[in-house]
Amino acid sequence: MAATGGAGRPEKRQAITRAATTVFGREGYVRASMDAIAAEAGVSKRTVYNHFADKETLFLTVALENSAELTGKIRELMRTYLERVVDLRQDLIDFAVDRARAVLSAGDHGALGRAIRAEVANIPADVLAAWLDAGPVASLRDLAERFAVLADRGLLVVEDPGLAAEQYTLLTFHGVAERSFWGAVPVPDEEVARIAAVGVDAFLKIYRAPAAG
Amino acid sequence: MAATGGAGRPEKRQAITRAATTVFGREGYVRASMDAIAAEAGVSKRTVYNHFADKETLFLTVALENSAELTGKIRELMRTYLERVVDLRQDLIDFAVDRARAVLSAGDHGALGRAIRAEVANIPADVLAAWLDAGPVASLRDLAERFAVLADRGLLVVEDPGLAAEQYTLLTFHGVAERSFWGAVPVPDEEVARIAAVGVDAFLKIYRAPAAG
DNA sequence: GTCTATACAGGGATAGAC
DNA sequence: GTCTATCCCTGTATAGAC
Repeated sequence: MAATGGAGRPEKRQAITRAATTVFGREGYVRASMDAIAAEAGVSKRTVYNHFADKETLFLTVALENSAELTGKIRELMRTYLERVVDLRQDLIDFAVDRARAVLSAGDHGALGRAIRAEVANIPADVLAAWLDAGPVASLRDLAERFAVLADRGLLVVEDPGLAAEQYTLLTFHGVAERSFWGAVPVPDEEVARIAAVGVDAFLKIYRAPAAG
Repeated sequence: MAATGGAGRPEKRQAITRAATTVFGREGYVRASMDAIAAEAGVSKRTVYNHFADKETLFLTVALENSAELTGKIRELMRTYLERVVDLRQDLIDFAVDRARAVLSAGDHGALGRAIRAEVANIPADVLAAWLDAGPVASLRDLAERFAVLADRGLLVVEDPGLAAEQYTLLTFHGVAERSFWGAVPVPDEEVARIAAVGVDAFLKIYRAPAAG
């Protein structure tokens, strides 16, 4: 259960976590084998077990690291698109498109999220809570803060920023996530852009300030 | 691949499909064993293989049957709540709550949908398309028809009924689905009701006819 | 003739020993 | 870094029972 701390060379550890991300993302937890991960990392299987107690520990470790990394990437996208807003609608659309790409791009971070969702019944509750808190919930909090600022500037009318963040995410992101099965099936770029646009239009019907019409 | 047609007694076949629904839903495709399914059905493993060529055939068969059954159940809910609408907001909320319960109730139909989503990378494209068409997409079509009728009655202003159906589903259902990981983690009834209410309120801000205010 | 019960062959996995 | 003990699963085969 507990991560096997700092044994071994750090560069080997990183090679293993990178490989585990790839293999778990591609195969899912059950299908992935420790042999395949060792081979992908270019290390001996013994080295893998030297760094991580067992398969479950390795999976949960990379899941958490991955979740935090993806949250950081999305935070950067928010800084890019929602810090200095000039064209509200267009910036909200651009953010939605880039976020969908970041989360759902094949072979990347999203694949591991798919594996987590598939294994959720077999994950200890506290680990699942930690994953949520480092990932989706953290992004929701970040987005709520952005919306609160936009409301202060008079661009949006927002009573509950957390709710607005959730509904923005539902309208602009979850349709794509569902259609692509969280990145397992590719969705054309134009379709992502279309969904983002109609999603933002719906969102603005709920939350746009009348003055900013 | 092709379902092994009508060999054997029909009541045995039904026991097997019921057991397969339970076990696949609880364990997922990879973890579920044919032994466990045979035991759950109270039949010999040989009998399972007498009705279904292999594990994959059994899984895809019950997935499709299940999908169609759930679509029918949701269609009934629509008839109950969206046929004779008197209080639009309340009827939309009640439908959302009952649909969430029907799809996400633990141990029921939702579990198999979770298994499908987990295995989507290993499912043939045509079978996946058939599953979508008998399940989520069919419900979306049904709901779009209902919204078109409500628009004709002047209760909603809907340009694109399909889009309205999708956004209603996102706002009132996908938040619960995501939070419960498609039924794997229980969500309290009050939370489902709260999400349905705020989702419907947002939906009505987009689509409610001004006259019906 | 279909079902039950059981056993078994073949492959692959984990986890750890050498 | 290889090698192996042990276990589990799929799918088949071999018995007899209703």
